[in-house]
Amino acid sequence: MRIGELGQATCVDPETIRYYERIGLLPAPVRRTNGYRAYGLAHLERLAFIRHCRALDMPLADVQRLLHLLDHPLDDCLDVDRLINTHLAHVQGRLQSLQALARQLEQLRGRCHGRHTTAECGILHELVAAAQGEGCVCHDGSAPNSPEVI
Amino acid sequence: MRIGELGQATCVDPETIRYYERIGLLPAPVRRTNGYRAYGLAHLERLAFIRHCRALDMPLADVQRLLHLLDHPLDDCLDVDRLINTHLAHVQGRLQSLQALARQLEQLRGRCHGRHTTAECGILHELVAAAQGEGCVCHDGSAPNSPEVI
DNA sequence: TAAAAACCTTGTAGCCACTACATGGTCAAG
DNA sequence: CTTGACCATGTAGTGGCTACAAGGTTTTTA
Repeated sequence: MRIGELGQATCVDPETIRYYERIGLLPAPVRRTNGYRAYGLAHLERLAFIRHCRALDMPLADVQRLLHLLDHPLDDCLDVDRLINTHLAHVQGRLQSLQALARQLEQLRGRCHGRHTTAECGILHELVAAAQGEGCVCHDGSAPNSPEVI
Repeated sequence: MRIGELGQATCVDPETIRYYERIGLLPAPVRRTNGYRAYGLAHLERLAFIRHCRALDMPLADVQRLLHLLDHPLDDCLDVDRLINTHLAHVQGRLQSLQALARQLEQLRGRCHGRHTTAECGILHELVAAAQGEGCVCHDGSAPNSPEVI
């Protein structure tokens, strides 16, 4: 398989495949005499695994660790469990911030009714007011830095 | 106000403040004789506005547009409405993918029971199987590229 | 047969929103 | 008078790609 064919089979841009090779995620394949990369089934499966993990929104570093564990079948699998749990906690946290975010944005929307100048715009007024009224979290003792929405 | 004081008052790292100035989001303040930046109340309010928008997860380009509209009170405020709506749609889309994601991860978790080798790990098996069984979306006609979780 | 197109190669730079570091100047307290 | 906290600038790194540029190869078309 050439890189383009592998890309088609997995829906991955060839540039991304080369990128995965560059950062050591996908092993470098053998080359044809003309220098083209020649992939086999093992590469296809590995790439599919990577993309599935990415579809689960895992960072490439985590994928790297899972691949390593796959390559060493005798290792302890406790790490897999931990990794998935950590990732799930991360996703759930992000979910919560996003929900709060959507609520705030919904409140904001509809404050601006039709055509008028920005000077009278309810949304802008609300944003400015909220920014001013906002106490800095790091000042009332809790967190050292503002809890950023990620 | 020096940059550190402004940073404390708004919970923003001084390096981030300099960054905002560099990309033209925060106007360059006057300088003291020693070269230190000297900020006033207007800067503080503008920075608070920026951070509030960022807390709503808006990209800086959107914040830039809102600031421009704030600076031009006679402009049409329809843009504000559109911007917020677009952003809300974006957030809601992301929320949906994240929810699907969390469900998948929850299914995955618990497939690995206790201590054994990775060769017998249910999670890893599941991941590999899912990756193999996964038809490529771009092959059954719908989207040109796989719908990425963002 | 020639030209055009589609593929491949490498390397580099850009995206976003910061963050970290290196190197050096300035200022207040002990 | 030294120590430490602050400030200045500029550069490089983060993640996960994406987009070139400049060239070589292969396939298709006229």
